[in-house]
Amino acid sequence: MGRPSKKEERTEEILNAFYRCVARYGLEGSTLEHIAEESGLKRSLVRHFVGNREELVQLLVDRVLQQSAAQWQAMISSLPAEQRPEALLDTLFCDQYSDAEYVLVIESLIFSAGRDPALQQRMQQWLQGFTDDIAAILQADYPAAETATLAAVAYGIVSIYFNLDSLAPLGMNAQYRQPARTAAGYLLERLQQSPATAETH
Amino acid sequence: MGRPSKKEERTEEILNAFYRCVARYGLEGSTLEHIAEESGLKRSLVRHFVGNREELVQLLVDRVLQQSAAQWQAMISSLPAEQRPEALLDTLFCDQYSDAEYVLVIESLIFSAGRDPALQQRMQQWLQGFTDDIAAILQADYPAAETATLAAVAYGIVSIYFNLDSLAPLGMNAQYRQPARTAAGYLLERLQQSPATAETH
DNA sequence: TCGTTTATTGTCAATTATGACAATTTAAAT
DNA sequence: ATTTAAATTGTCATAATTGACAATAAACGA
Repeated sequence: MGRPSKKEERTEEILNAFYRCVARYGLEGSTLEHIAEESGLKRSLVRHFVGNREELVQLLVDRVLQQSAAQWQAMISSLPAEQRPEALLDTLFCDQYSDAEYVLVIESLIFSAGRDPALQQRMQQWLQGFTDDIAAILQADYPAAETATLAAVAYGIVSIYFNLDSLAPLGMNAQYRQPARTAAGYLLERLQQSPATAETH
Repeated sequence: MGRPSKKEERTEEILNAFYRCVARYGLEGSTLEHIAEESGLKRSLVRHFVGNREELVQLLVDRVLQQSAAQWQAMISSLPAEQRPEALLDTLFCDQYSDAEYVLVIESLIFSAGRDPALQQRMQQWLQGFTDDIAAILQADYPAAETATLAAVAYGIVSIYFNLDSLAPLGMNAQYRQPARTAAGYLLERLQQSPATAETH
């Protein structure tokens, strides 16, 4: 009955094009014209398959956050049973675990979140997940550490990692990966001190 | 000779309006219409006094970076003679040293720098200045520390500080100021270890 | 072949942002 | 009062973006 629908495959192409456009032009700067050109489709077709701009953004955000969470969980799962905190840092700060396009897209989403309450809340939860997961990994290996200490170290690691990304627009990632890894390692060392030895600051 | 020029005063008003617009709409999103409305002037007047959009952006960036550097230098200078690293952290992570509007403007500039090579280079230098200054302050108090260690700690402190800002669009600054300060303190503690005691990682 | 469903193309109107410039008004000096 | 330089207002043309929809072409089943 009737011509077969290409909705799913076209939607896939459109979202992939949108993704690349966001990395290049930012979320706001990615016009339907850009997306159409990038996907090789007419603008009318983009509208036909995914609807208006709002729905398009919704779809992309869903996709990016879901894929990001999946990758993160996969990475967590692939960590060895021993020395998990160290392995985590090695993975986070290795060259391979860094996709320039992905970083730019995330940055665009965070930036736009400042003017979009709904997106803001989603990104908050997304980010909080990382901190929580890292804190959990730390606690497993350093059960004696105080909660505040664990939270601070986890936050510090996330900060150092995300800062490397958040400055991606400045193109300074590569040169700072090494000091970033070292600094994160220093935070980890702090957990090896017994709670009694905690600083008197 | 003719009517007295209001160029300086008007330019001031326009740049202040532009600044507020950037905090609210981002750099790209701040149209001449927005700026005109925010400043209470006609759009034609904005063009009349500061020229086209490109020149306007140029002026704003100059202004923001120059003011930022001046504030930073003033802060550095006001640090006590003793315990400068600790005093630095206390200042960086205290509530008062955080201007939401300023943070958003800087974020906008960094974001836009990804699509503007000239701006990118300026922001790179601007950022590098912070790391260098902090490293110098650390070295003065920890002359025995190795260069790589100093660089890593300085980078870590800058990361934690900037990350607090870079996530400003997510509105999570306040709740993370405390762990940020604690994590930065941990990095500082690392410098108190003698070079010989360095970790075996 | 015919009818149905969908893809695909094309076009029009409304909005917004920008650049350019003419026309007018205002405030000072002479 | 006249001249002069600048502010101020207003208008027009152009480009970009988007929404809406008509019209055509293609693929499938009966």
